[in-house]
Parts: sequence; structure tokens; C-alpha cells
Amino acid sequence: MTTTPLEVGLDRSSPVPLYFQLAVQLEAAIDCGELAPGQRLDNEIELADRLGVSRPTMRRAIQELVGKGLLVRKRGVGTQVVQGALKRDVELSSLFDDLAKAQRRPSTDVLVVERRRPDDGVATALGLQPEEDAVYLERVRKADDVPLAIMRNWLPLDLAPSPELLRTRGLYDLMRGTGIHLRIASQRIGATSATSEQGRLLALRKGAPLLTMERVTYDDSGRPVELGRHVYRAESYSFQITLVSR
Amino acid sequence: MTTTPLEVGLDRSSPVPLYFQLAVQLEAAIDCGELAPGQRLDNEIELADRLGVSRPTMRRAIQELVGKGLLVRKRGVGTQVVQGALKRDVELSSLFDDLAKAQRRPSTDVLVVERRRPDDGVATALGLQPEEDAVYLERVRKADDVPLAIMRNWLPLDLAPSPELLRTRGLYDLMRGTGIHLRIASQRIGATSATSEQGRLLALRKGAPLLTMERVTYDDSGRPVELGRHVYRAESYSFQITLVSR
DNA sequence: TAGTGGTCTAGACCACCTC
DNA sequence: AGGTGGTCTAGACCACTAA
Repeated sequence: MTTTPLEVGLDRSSPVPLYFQLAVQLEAAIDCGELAPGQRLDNEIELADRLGVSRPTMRRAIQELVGKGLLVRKRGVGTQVVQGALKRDVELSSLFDDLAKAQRRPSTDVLVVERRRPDDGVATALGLQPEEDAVYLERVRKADDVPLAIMRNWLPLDLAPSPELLRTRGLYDLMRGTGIHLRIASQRIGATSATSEQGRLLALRKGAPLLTMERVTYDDSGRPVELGRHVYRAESYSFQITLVSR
Repeated sequence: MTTTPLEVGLDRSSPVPLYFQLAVQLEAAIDCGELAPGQRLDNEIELADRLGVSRPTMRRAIQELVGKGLLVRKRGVGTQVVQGALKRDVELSSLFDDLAKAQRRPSTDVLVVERRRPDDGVATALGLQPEEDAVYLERVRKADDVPLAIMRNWLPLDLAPSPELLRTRGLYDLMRGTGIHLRIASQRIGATSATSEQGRLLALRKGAPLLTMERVTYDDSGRPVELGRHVYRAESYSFQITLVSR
């Protein structure tokens, strides 16, 4: 008698790793309620055997979901589905991608694209030489024509994007298109009050609450490739995060 | 000729896993600059061999630091230390712990501790029955006697903490002390303006910017054990996050 | 005591990058 | 072509939990 029937189909000729195929299908089973909150899974040896993979591969699949906060494991006890519907998290994606995914219609007003001397903080974060210039961008991102955020970015000169493309696509999307692999982002989130200038751009009164984010993004060689200093309308945006302790 | 001398000492009789001992010492080497930003590590087979562990164990140690955003790997190329000093992240800890660690002197005004009927949103998040009561807490957290945050919490009745202890210790600390193992926290971060009541408690004018956090915490069996709705003085607090893509 | 997850090993084959 | 990390296997022993 098994506690989880759980049928999965694996394609061993696919380039997609087995552990990943397993993790995706387990996650789908949780999402659709086939694995209910609080329900216990069979032990990993049983599962590995039934699904036709080795125990380490099965463990790795389970570990993916533990890392996402969807499963919980206790030694000597077993593996359970977490109680409580989980929301999806902030990912290494741009606001543009997020809006498109949420079926909103994103657009961008490009205010500034120019070569400029960065301040010390920016130069240090991007690893530039003391006298080295960078590209400065200033944009207003709208969703369904309602202004949502003011985005100010600094990039190394060799990564300057085309102003025309910036109007219709997100910065991350453009960078990926030029062969840059974004890997790590370090973000700091805070709050502030709108200046009159910010209020004008976001159709808010001066002093309205804003959510702020400063972010440095690194590519897969660990090189800093972008610094962003953005402010968001507080009533229209928030950040979702899940923390899992080891 | 090795690119990284890297001396590490392993204790195979310790209950601390080998991969963890390795990860800690690697991280220390990065922190103290023995492994410089941008520097390439030896390949993992060489490293495993030199340090006297198997390749999977060595991989796992490296993977720990990749997950923390301290190392970056590229297939066919190698493993590098990330450029740019990384800051430490939000963890599964309370504001009280954070302040104590930062050498500030935390204290707490306990305003409310009572049994109360939660609204639907709270009841759902905590997995309570429709007519079930919960414990409601309202506190003001101060650092060096300056008010920093208003904290409102809901807990299941059986987890009610002692009002006396709340004054001198953090909620998470107290919960851990009663044998609860906090595992997962799901947080949403936003911004708002201070109401006159919030302004009074935080020594701010009405309309001042506040950082908001709503958080649900789960224990190691996946049970929701706490819901917090907190507001922070914007000028005194921010959240640090690191994202790593697979 | 029986069952669970946690760790570790030794080896294999593959995909990707650089030269 | 050679070197790198990515994946997968089959097995072993241990620590923790619950009955």
C-alpha cells in the first residue's frame, strides 16, 4: 500500500536532467492538489525504486522542492507537503518580464540614455577604474499605460543597449539576447517618500510612499554587469520572498 | 602547479558533515581574501583528491557557496570567486536577533497580548477552523531606545508566549526555546505611509514612509506557527536579498 | 527495533568551452 | 582534442524518530 500513487513519465533521451523532470512533475502534483498539504510522501528509496531512478537522483529532485519551500523533511519521520498555499517568488527577472507574465501590458518611456561619469558607489559596485565612464539609463515603466516605476540603471560601456529596443523590451531580456548569462543579483529593498519630480513621473502627490530597490547583477563569470536604482508605486508593487533554513 | 594552495583541516570523527566543514573553510578563505575575487579554483577532481574527499563531497561543499552567491561555475571553464564584496542576507531570524548581532541594544514595549478572533485572511494562513481563536500580540521594538518597528503577530493558541519574556527576548528566540523548529518563512515586502497612530508610536509625522512586511512562518512539519504584520521606519531599516539562478 | 532521511564513496558517461 | 563541470548509478554506513 503506497501513500502516494504519483504517476510520472520520464524521458531518458531528453537533455533535461532526470532530477529536474521529476521535480517539475512533483511540483505540478502539489499545485493541482494531487499531493495535498500535510500529506506524507513515500520514503525516498521506495519512490526511487518505483520511478526507476537511483536514490541520489530521487533525493535531488526532492531537494529542489525543499529548497523552494514546497516540501519539508525530518530525519526519522519522512517527507511532507507544506501546509498553506505558497505564492511564487521574486526571481532573477526584470519588472518587464513579470508584467508580461501577469498578463499586464508593459511599456517603457526612455528618458535618458547616455555616457556618464558614475559616482564612487556605482564605480565600485561595477568594478570600474576611477576615471572610467559608464552608460546611464533612466526609464519609466508603465503597465496598461499607468506609470508603475522609475528605473535608473548603470552599465559598463561595452554592454550599452540600443535605445530603440529599450522601448519595447526589458533590459534583462536585451542583455540575455547579447549572450550575457545573468546569474546572481544582490538586492536591497527599502522605502521612501516621493520627491515632487518622482511624483510627477508616477502621477502621485509629493510625499507619497515609494518602494525602493537597489540591485547589482552579476553574470556567470562573476562580473558585475548592471546596477539598478529603482522606485515603485507602493500601492502597485511588492516583493515576495521565501526563506528556507537548512 | 596549483592555482590555489588552500590548506584545510578536516575532522572525520566530528558530527559536522565533511562537506560543511569544507564549505565553512572555503568561505573563510574568501572572506579573508586568501581566495581573491575573480580568482579561479582548481577543478573539483583535483581539489577532492588534494583534500582527501570524494568528488561528490567536494562538489557539495562548492555548491553551498554557489548557492550563497560567493562562487560562480561554468561548464567547460571552471569555478571562480565572484567579483564584488557581498553583503549578508536576510535570514530566518527575528528583528531582535538582527539588532543584537549588530551591537544595537534592542528592547520591546509590549502593548497587547490577548486571545482574539482572527480575520479570515489570518485564519486561512494559520490553518485555523472558522470559529477558532488565536493569540494576538502587538509590540514596539526599539534599538537604543529609539522606536524602530511596530510588530503585530498572530499565533495558534497552544504556542502563546509569556508576556514577561516578550519584553526581553525576541519571539523567534522564545519559540525555538519551546522546541519549535522554524523552517520556512514566506514574506511579502511593501511600503506605505504612516497613519497618525503609527506616527505616534514610531515618533514620526503622519504620512512618513514605512517599510511593511507580512510573513507566515512554518515549522519543520510544515505547520504554520506564526503570522506577522510589521511596519518599519524607512530611514532605519531595509532588507538585503541575494538571488541565484540555476 | 524498525524505518526514515543524512552522508559518503568510487566510478561512469556526457555536454560544453577553449585552444 | 583536452579539460571542465553536470548528471547518474549502486551501494554503504550512520543518526534520528517513533512505536
